[in-house]
Amino acid sequence: MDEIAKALPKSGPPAPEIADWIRSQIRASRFVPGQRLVEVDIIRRTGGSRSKVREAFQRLAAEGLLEIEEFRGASVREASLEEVSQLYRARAALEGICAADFTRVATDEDKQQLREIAEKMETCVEAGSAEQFGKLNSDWHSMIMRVTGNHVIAELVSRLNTPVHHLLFQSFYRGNRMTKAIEDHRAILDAIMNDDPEGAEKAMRQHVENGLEFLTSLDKALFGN
Amino acid sequence: MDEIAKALPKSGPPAPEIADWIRSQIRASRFVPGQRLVEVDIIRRTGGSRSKVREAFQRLAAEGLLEIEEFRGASVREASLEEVSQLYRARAALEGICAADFTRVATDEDKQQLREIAEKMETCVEAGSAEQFGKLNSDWHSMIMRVTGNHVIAELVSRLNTPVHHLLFQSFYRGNRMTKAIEDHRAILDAIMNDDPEGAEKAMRQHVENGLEFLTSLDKALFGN
DNA sequence: GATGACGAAATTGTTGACAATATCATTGGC
DNA sequence: GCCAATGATATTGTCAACAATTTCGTCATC
Repeated sequence: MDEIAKALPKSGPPAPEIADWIRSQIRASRFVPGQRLVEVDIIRRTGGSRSKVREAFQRLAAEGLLEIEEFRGASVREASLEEVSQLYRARAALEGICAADFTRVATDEDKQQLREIAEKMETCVEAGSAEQFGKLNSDWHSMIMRVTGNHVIAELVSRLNTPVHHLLFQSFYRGNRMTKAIEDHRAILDAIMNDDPEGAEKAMRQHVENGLEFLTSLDKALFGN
Repeated sequence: MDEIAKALPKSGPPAPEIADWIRSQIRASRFVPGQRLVEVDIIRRTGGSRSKVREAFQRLAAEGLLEIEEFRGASVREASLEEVSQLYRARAALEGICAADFTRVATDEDKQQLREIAEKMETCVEAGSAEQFGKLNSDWHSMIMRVTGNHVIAELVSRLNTPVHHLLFQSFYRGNRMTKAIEDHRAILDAIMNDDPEGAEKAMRQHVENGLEFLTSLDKALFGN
């Protein structure tokens, strides 16, 4: 009679899970900048209680994803072009140093794997599948940071990327962003293969700056001047 | 009779203020790593309500300062030496790029002011006032980031520093950390004055790495191997 | 004296109700 | 028709009570 088989009451998802859900909605641009997040809505759609939703809001506000105003609640924060620019500068610094570190510590298998991802991305260009390209691109950058073993930087870069994640796909679809990214990756890989940490860092920084360039022109195309 | 003179009920401090207070307590090492933060305690000492305190906890957890366990509440997270090391690597990247940017955009007055702070720090060494030294050191680093205008990086570095803030004073008091820091600053300043962004970046990175070196030896001295 | 069961106290998790404020629709005046 | 005042609704802020869990002290047993 000890078949307790606990019913697992599981009243609802914990606050971090709710935060994850909201984050994913923002990344999928189902929640767009400026949009207000009404507590009751989130409660209905996640099953969480009010206090949990509010705590999730606080977490996301601390991450800079949401903005909380008194008596007006939470809304998706929109990053100005100026802020995006600063954000990319930070990414350039962080991913740059990771590229250098990768060059120093990566095994031959690591490097080979990195090259394989890059090659897959090239096929995406021909197929024109920006979706898949974006996924692989994310993998590519992630792998470099993962191999260096620096979780702090990986986490920072991930957070820095979230606010602009929804713009990336648009930038991949437009112009020759994908082609240019492929070129950049090849330059970075060349430096890595040549055991040239400083070259890899420089190339990675340039790559990130190029990404900002595209976002800027995208912004101009979308919002005039 | 319109002299309403509203009594300003002000039931209690809002959640962000409570978070600030806790952060300051941690920085002053009145709250030490591992210490549990009991909700009622914080309520008594800040005057905030329970929900506010809990929201503040969530914010600080998102910043990585606190750890929240189910039914065990919040406690001050302690960064492992490994994590501190990664954290310094991130700082080296971010502050390095800021040093380079500063060199490019700073006016002569900016540079002069930076030099003045450095000179004040030298007098602190002779006076042996580590307290003041720490304050000026913080000013010195902050100024570089402020002049570059990159608030994103400034915010990131500030957050990265909080978890180790309490260790800095100990490191300043010990050995020749202050003397070494002075040397580092001089090298950075030289590069800046010579309009050598890359040199400034390199020197700044070295400076940060040296800081980690001291923290590491400090850790060994405190906790054995 | 050490160990483990038991229960009381402390602490956190959860929910709901009420107050304060904002938002929106209606209405009346011009 | 346009605009401002008004009231109803929606939304957020705050708090208190209750439930679940951990923590700690007590005591019996060996």
